[in-house]
Amino acid sequence: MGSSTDRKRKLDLADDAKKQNKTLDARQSSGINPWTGKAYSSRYQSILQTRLKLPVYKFQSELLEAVADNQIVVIEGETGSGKTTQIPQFLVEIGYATPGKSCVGCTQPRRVAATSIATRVAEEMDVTLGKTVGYTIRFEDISDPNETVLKFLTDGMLLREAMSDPFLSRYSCIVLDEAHERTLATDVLMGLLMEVLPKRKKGSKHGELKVVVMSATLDAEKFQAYFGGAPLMKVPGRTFPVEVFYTAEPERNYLEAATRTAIQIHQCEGPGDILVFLTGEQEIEQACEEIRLGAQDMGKDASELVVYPLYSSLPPAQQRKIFSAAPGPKVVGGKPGRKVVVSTNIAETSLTIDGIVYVIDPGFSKQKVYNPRIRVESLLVSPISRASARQRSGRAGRTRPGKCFRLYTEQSFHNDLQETTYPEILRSKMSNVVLTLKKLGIDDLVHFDFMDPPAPETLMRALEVLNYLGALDDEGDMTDLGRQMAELPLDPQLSKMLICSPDYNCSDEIVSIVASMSVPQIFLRPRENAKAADEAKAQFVDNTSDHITLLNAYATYEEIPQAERRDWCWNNFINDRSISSAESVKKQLKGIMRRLDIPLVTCRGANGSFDTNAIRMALTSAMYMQTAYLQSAGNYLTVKDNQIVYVHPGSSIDSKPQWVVFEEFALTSKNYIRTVTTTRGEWLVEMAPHYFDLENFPECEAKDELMLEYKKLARRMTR
DNA sequence: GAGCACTGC
Repeated sequence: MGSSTDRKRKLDLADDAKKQNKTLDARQSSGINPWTGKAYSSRYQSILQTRLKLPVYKFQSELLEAVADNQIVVIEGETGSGKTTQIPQFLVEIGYATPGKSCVGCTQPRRVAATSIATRVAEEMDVTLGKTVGYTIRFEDISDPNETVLKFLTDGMLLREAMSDPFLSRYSCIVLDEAHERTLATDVLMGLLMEVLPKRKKGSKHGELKVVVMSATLDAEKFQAYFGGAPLMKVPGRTFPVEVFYTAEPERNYLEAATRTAIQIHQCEGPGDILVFLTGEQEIEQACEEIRLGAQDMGKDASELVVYPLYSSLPPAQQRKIFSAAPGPKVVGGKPGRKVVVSTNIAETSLTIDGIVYVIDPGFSKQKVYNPRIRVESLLVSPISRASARQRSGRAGRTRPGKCFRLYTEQSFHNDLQETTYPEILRSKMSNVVLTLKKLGIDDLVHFDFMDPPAPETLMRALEVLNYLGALDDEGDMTDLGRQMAELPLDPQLSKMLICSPDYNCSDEIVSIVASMSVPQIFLRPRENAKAADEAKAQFVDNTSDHITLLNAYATYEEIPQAERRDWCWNNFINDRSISSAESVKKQLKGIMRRLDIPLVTCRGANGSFDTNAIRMALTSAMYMQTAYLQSAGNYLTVKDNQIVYVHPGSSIDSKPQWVVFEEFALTSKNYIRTVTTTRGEWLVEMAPHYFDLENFPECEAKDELMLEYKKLARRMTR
């Protein structure tokens, strides 16, 4: 086959695309909805008029031709272009999907986006949600394998589907939306697509797979290069101009500068709401307080200023307040009031607040960092990237022209900030990603085509951990245990813990613990009610284990009648959103356990109490890689990495046990270990004799104890 | 004796 033939075929396809495009218009004007066979509703016609005005419509034929000609197309679409709702529809309307056979999938990084976009698109297409158009997110599959032609799903969900369908055979076309966010799942999916696309060419077993990668920022060119020079199309957006101001000198205290700027805007600028970006809950509450005080100082004549905090752990009712309208003038004909929202990064991507005209950007956010040497992920306040700064300022121009005040110098913006934020894959542990890739059949991790390859040390660490856990054998091949672990939507350590828990007769308890650990903090401790919160928690405390403390709270919750749960949570300082999502997670995990034949057994005695030794053994069996031992100075030292750590003051553990295993490492004022369980030298030696080598152990009481245990173990084994 | 940005399966 000569290349001229190929080119001819491509041109034919492009012609087809054009022809079909015309029939599409004809079909729409015929007034019959091809998906339902019914006449279009008047609502459809009126929405269509709005849709046709979206900037992306001008690019419809160009886009469809590019997709017809290429397996991968990259689209750089600004906010307000309509790309997310319209492009998947274009693909479906031109015939890329056939009910019951193939569909177009569109990924989103967040669940709310997947569900709300699906709802909107179903409305635009005048079809029933869950039939022609559907969505799939964890815990919820609103799609129909026989009818759905357009499915919105979270990127993590598509990755999970790939585990049982490595060629993504049910899709004829995949749209990766918000690719610039570079979530862990998006990055893994892109690498996977690089492997799958050559096997899904035209005429292949599962038919041709088309991919459309959509990015909102300048790094679309990076995507283009990564995908072997795929065509890049730019779709303009529809937003209002935002004037950007910098400070003349660097600000020493960004918190103080931010509150001062907010007050100044209220005093001097025209009407419009203010959005302030800060890094965390504590900072935000403090800033809110100071802005309120500042507004009071302005006297009675000033117009009203209402201040709302916004961060994810805020109860939903309080989160919703940010959408309430700004207060009106105090007197008839007076100056209107103003709303200030002080927010974490949540307002940068996840939540959009209309009516924001002023943005205050101090230039920082909390970011996850991973240190492979000590195998610890932690949060660090760090400077944001230029891309992030642009995204933040864009929040001021959604409804009319706005202003953005950057609390750093223009020179700093250009010289000190990175162009883009490091993708998550460079800031995370890789153990779960590696397990997923192995499950997907990718054995050669070194040559796997990551857009940004993680550090070799990070991958080595992941392989090492998976080998210790028994998920990979010494050759790096997946074991049966590893295959089971990959089925569970958990960190490998937690998967291993769950799978092995029947050996300790406590899988019912471990599944509750694991579920409670995979949701946000269950115990609340508001600063103004700290004492009452501690007292409430005390009724659940097991002073040998934070994990068991969590279990006690969860198990009590399960027994509270549905109708009383909300009050019970409130009275006991329990985060009800968290604990009820723990219940959903537990339900999902139990379903998978059933499928994998992992028996559900309880260690609960007739009197209702748990066999806490059994639970602590099960915890130790999977967490021994995070062990610390007591030193005479009163601190703990981690095994292998020799990090000096302290048990977090919020821990249930009240004495100083010789040996502990811990869940996380928080680098704050000190190196704290959080969620800690007391363990025993004899368990460690028995469960992980390969891990605790005495050769490299510093002289300490703990070593003497280990020596003794080794001798006992040796005696048992020779007997 | 102190503090957990945000997602996702």
